[in-house]
Amino acid sequence: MVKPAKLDDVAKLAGVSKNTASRVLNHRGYLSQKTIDKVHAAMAELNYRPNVIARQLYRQQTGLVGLVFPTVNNPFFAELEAALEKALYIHGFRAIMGNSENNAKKEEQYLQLLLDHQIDGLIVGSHNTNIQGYHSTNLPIISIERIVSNQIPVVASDNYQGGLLATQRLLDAGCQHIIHTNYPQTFPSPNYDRQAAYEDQMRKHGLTPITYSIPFDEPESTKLQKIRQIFIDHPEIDGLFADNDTNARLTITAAATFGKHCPADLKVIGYDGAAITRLLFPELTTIQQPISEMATTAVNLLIQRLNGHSVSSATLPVKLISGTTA
Amino acid sequence: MVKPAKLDDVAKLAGVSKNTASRVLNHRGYLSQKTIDKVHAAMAELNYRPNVIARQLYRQQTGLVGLVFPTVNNPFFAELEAALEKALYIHGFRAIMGNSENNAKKEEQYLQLLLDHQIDGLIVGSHNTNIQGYHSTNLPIISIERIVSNQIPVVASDNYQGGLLATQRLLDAGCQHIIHTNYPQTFPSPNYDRQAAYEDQMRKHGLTPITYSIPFDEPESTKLQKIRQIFIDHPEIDGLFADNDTNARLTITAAATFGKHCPADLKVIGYDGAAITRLLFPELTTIQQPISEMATTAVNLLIQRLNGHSVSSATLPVKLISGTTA
DNA sequence: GTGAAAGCGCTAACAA
DNA sequence: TTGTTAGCGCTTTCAC
Repeated sequence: MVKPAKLDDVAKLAGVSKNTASRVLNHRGYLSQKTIDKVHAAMAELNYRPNVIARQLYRQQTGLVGLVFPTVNNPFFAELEAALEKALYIHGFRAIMGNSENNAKKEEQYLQLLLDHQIDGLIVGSHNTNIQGYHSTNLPIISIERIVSNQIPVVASDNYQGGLLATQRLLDAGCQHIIHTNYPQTFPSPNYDRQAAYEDQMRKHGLTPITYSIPFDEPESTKLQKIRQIFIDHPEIDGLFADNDTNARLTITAAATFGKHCPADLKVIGYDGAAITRLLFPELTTIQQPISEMATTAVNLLIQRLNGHSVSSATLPVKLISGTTA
Repeated sequence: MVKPAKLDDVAKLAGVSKNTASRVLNHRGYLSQKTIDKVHAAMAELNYRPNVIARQLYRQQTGLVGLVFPTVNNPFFAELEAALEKALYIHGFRAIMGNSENNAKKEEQYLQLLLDHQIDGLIVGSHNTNIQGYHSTNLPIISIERIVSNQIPVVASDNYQGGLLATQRLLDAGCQHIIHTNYPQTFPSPNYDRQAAYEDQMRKHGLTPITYSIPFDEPESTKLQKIRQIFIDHPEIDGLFADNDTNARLTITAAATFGKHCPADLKVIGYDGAAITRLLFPELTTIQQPISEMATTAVNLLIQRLNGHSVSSATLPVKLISGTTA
């Protein structure tokens, strides 16, 4: 177990001062070619790598960005976090994971931990509300599909347009009894625009909108049970607009247990359109969010904030993906 | 933009020395209750939070563990990384993402970056070979379903048993022309035991094993094309054992374009059995890896290594999940 | 062009 | 029981 070489070792081996070695390392100030070569040779010989922690302490920045999302184990968030990580990498930042599991306490703890780690910025998309930490810090934060406070810019897809496209698709297919699922509206979220569009569109056609609450963080079995309840309460249902693709999938499964088959008896449209979902369940008609654009936009906004610019929220367009379920 | 309080500020406000404040912070040494209270009061008033970077510099440890995997945007790796992150969190470690995208150069760069960040340990599951960095460091490393070097402990599921179960299932279903997909065997990997079991089992039944190479990191369209070639080369095919669930899915899609329908004309069995996959494609018969146990095992081994113990590799049991595709 | 010295925020010998 | 001091590895101002 050899201790890694430090700058002092390099300097000694090269026969210069620590300062000179540092300047070579950082291409700063006047240096003779001879000195540069000597130092480089010493670095190579000792296999020198700068200690980032020491540098961070001095510079007061870490090159670390925290990613606070419910979980990475979900097609939408996995694709999003992968894209965020990639975009951050390109800009020289590393991503620290913060899976809040939609637990407010865990999210608050996580936030503190990440702040303690002196992260340079934060990208959040967790669904909790009233997390104090976000307000008491002045760290650059960008949120994705979530309203944290009116100080924090939001990157969202065009949820209203998505809700409109989805509802219209079901109406065009001849559905008369369309039901919507969404999570409980206990806090403001861009997501609710999907529901607003659904309701507007239904009323415009003289139909009554009905929305069932399916909390995001429940086990699948509970979700399935709640979805089954829809069929018990409304046997006349002939269309369902789910607020995400997994709920759309569960709906199709639930429907089958009532002898209703998709798309013959029931049309179903989902939301998100992650690549994995489309691969595993290509039949699903869904509204696709521009996941990787959302990621690059969020990272770009964060970088601008880090550079001291003020930035505003961004809305990106969605697309309807035609499968056979609606 | 107020600068956060440092220990010195706390000490001054409490009217003690920096050292005393540090001792209160770390519950170290003898302290009078009065001093403790004074310091705590000052900390509370200043909203003091220790600077982890400074601490890291002194302690020479960061509480950071690097996760080097091909991508988090894949059901198996997403579930694995989420479980790893959770287990690490419980032990007080934070996870830094390193999505290598199965690019050896990127993996090597990532490794260096993570090492520069003075991570305490590394959990790797990327599929590249000959990454120098793993050999030249003496950082504790645990690998998952991958052989890095014989110094590095491997956590794997029982791949041979999985291959056996899968092949036997197809044989039991009456298949006579079973083909296997796997990625090219250009480097040693526990994964190949799946293939070995398939070949052994086929030969035992007097059948000829045939394996097609489907590299892991190609775009879906290329994979689909390669899988279609199987049907062109072997129209007699009546069973396929895929080395992962997405290839199983692609096989079913490809088969349909040849007028072969699963399971009537062709039985298909996959591998991995991630929760997301099962949710989105519940019909798939597959071999399920014990993903979360693999994660906790890997983390436990890493912690033991960090505590200076030597650890050995671990193999965990797999399970056949019955769907309707085989 | 290069070196000496101070300091980033924290911890831990050692002394008092 | 508490304070003084040095040092973790690096960067940078200032002097030469």
